[in-house]
Amino acid sequence: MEGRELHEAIMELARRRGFFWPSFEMYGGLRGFYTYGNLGTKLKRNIEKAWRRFFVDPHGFLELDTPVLNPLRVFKASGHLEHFKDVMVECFKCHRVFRADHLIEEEAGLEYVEAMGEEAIKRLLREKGIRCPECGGDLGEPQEFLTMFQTQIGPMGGEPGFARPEAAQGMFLNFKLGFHHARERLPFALAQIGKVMRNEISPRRGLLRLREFTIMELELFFDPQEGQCPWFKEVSDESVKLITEEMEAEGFKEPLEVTLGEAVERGYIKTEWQAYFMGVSKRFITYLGVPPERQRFRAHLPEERSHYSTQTYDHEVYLESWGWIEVAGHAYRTDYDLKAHQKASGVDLTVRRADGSRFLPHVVEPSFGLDRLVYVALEVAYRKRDGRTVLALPRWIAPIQAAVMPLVARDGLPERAREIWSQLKDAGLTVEYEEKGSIGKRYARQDEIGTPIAVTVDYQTLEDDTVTLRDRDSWRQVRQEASRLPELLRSYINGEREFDELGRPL
RNA sequence: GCGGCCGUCGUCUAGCCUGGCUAAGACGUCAGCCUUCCAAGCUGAAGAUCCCGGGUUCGAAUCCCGGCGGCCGCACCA
Repeated sequence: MEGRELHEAIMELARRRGFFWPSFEMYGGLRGFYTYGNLGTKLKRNIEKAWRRFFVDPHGFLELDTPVLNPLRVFKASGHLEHFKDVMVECFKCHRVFRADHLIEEEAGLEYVEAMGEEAIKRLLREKGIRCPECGGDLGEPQEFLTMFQTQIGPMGGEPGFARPEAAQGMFLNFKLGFHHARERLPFALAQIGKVMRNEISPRRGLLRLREFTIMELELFFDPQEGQCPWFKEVSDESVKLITEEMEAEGFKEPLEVTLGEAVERGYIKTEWQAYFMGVSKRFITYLGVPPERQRFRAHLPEERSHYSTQTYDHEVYLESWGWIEVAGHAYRTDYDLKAHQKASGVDLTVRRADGSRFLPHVVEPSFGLDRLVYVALEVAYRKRDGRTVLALPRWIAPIQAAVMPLVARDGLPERAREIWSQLKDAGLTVEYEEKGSIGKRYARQDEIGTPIAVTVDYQTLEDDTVTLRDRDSWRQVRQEASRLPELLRSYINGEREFDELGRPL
């Protein structure tokens, strides 16, 4: 299965089995919002856990949870108010809508018009006498379109508030205290998993483009004079597929294959820190089930980059359904944000060096779209076998870790199976009990939601208290004593053991 | 926002062109029976404002208009 068909099959499965579905359906629906069901919530949580395991915990970084709603002052200072806004013009005649800055660039041969600001755009539009490029018609008054959601904080039209379009500002606003909590030593990082909102013009493709979504972001603060990353040697031999800014500019489609060490040496990646996180990023995405050959890093051209970034690499994954899609952005934000907030607030955010000099730390940011990762994990795991669907999710992210079932629902088998179910739950595993229908049907149901292990209680169990364990991917079975399951299954789910090590083959 | 396609139980579909019994089937769900390892079978049940609103008509899932929503393309995606 490929292309759109695959996407539809996954969306259907997601809805039918309770991973996710469009929100507000009972009121007619609204594009760009999705609701996660039981399995989706668990999958999402497991991906979050994996992210912490790769990005936060090994380095002792600090986590934050900051407000979604921010006052105007924050986004004025951060530059978002200026840059998350596009000036649009509509043609009177054919009613096509264009971005004014792009129109000026094309028609007047200018560059980086967006950066000139709103007034200049409006003026240029008049001065250059620009008309509709499609039909030659007159253009209407330029309209601003702000991609941030706006509201009022407090009663009676209090203070304008905006929903954050990224979690990063929370880390910058709390840099000072965060730095203190990190014992005032660089480098350190603040990380956050949280909801963000963007009023996208045209949300599409299910979870891939939402108006409200969850982002997993990390801001690494370091002294630009000491740009070395202490962990870099762990990934410097890791090879990555790179489309550098130069290659992008010249239209090369085939990525360069280099090690991260070489990429830094040759200047493709500006800092060791960024290269380090790209290496971790590759390992993290691989851990979610995406093979390395389906991953690449693509540099943004200057006009594609956000206002705060001096170098950005998108981490992209190849999907059968949609081609290359972005799952993470790796941005070198320099001291842009701290400088902006220091200037606007008057609060000194500089840090002292051993020699007494003061400076603003530089920032490298890996930023993941969690919802996209949920979809990617599902699509990459989607298999067909003998006409059945198997979700071959890596077992460490599977929403249900094991299913316990009696071979048949009688003769005391359900009772024993329920006991085992309880023991596994008590051991901290996410386990389902199922006795409905035939055993084959139950295996098929569990395959479809990606449950890696099925535990079956049969007549032999009543004699010697052993059960069969069945592997989702190979459908092979082994036999093991019920009392050893909590320990064995836990290590299996963690990846410390392989299926063959779980018992005697049958 | 423009253009093309589309919208029927939880899911997938039939019915629509050519208006007419109580909107049909399969899967799934529930109850019961059966069942000793890969979506078996039997009996019964529940489940649909046919996306919404308006119009035409004796009569609309079906025809017409408007809206909402979805998918794709264009544009946009920091």
